[in-house]
Amino acid sequence: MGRGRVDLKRIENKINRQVTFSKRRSGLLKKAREISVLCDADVALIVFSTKGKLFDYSNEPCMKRILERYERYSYAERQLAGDDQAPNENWVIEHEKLKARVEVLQRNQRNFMGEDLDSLNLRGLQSLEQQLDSALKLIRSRKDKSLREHNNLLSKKIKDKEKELAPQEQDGLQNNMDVTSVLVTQPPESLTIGGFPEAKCNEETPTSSRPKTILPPWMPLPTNE
Amino acid sequence: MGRGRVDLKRIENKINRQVTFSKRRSGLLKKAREISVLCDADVALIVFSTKGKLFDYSNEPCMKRILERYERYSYAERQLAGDDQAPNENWVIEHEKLKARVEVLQRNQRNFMGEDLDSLNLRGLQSLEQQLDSALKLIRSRKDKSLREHNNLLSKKIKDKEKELAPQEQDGLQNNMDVTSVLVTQPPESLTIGGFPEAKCNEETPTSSRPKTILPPWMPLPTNE
DNA sequence: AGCTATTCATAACT
DNA sequence: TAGTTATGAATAGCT
Repeated sequence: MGRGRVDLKRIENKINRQVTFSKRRSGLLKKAREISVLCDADVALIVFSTKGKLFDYSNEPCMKRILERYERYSYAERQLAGDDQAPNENWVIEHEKLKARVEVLQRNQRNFMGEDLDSLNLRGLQSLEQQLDSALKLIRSRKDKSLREHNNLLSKKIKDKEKELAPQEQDGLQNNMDVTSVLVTQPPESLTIGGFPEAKCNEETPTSSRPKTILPPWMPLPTNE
Repeated sequence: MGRGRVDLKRIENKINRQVTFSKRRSGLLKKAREISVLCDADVALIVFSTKGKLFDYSNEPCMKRILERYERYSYAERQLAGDDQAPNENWVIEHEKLKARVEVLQRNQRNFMGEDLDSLNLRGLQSLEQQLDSALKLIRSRKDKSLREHNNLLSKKIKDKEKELAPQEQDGLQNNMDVTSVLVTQPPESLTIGGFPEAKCNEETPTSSRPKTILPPWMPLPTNE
């Protein structure tokens, strides 16, 4: 890349080395981030500069977890290599991997719900905060979209009704329009949707990809208001 | 790269994800190798595929060394949980249960990170939003507390230094005061405002403080309590 | 696994 | 340290 090729050997010029380090480091971190997101992989990257400065990345809120997982994995591998076990015993490793994964995921989930924060250091907290913050933005915009769609659906129904009833009366129409406008003006940030016609919503969710799965367990629905 | 743009989001197609993972993994490992050689840096890279397969690189003869070095930089000690368990025959069942658990947890985690929202209906979105919102509040207040504690610690140390140095000079003091004020003025929310995919620089924050200084900024726990 | 068409990363330069 | 640009690399979509 850049102008001219580079042979794979230590850059002797100190300044150049520093500049290259800085650029390549950010590129490397970016790619680590990308593969973790694109391919749903868990990544831990640690880089020490010549001077001993530390840079790192991990997609989990806490680097420690990936390192632990790594330890467990190597441990399991060592077990296998040492014992030279039957092919069937691959299950042992498989099982260890899964258990490690579950542990990590469970802890993450607790953290995502704001629990068990003692297990995180300051950097972990910051990283977690950032992740939740951006997730929240995505979720809110999605919710907003969902509300809009639902609203459009309602409007459509109202128009249909209007056509049906036009020759006769218009009261029902006006009533429904009120409900609709409430939905429209619902700001995406609002936390509580008071007076929202929930039952109806569930039955009529517009783009519903719904009831195939049970409600995830992390969803302790706020007690019915 | 390649034909067409890619948005930074989990590749849903399983085959594509696998292929991309394989390609990008080798690219990532290559770049890790390159930076370590070109710039004389110590690098450790750990990647777990979705399926739990491990890939890693480190330029030191032993990954463990770098991880230990990282640990030294990091605040906590990791305990190697010795888990010897008797071989069981229920393993197949156990294994299936685990796999199911992992699947659920993974889906939840993706949702918590704002991904895969199509699988949620309006109610789910609202609930998730509330969940994250309250979690975020908890996390921020915890982070705030952590910062405060760390800051207090620093202030204390500075006062000690001040007593030590007062009769002689004040240079060191001034220096440390700078560091402190940075921490003090760090608003708890300032770190997280920004787009999602870019997630600019938080994860590459250099842990700039070298051994001579008191505590690295990301190290909330005083090692010497 | 290979093969391009493209987009990306970055070495040199400012 | 940061921005610009010419080039070589990486890789997405196909086969």
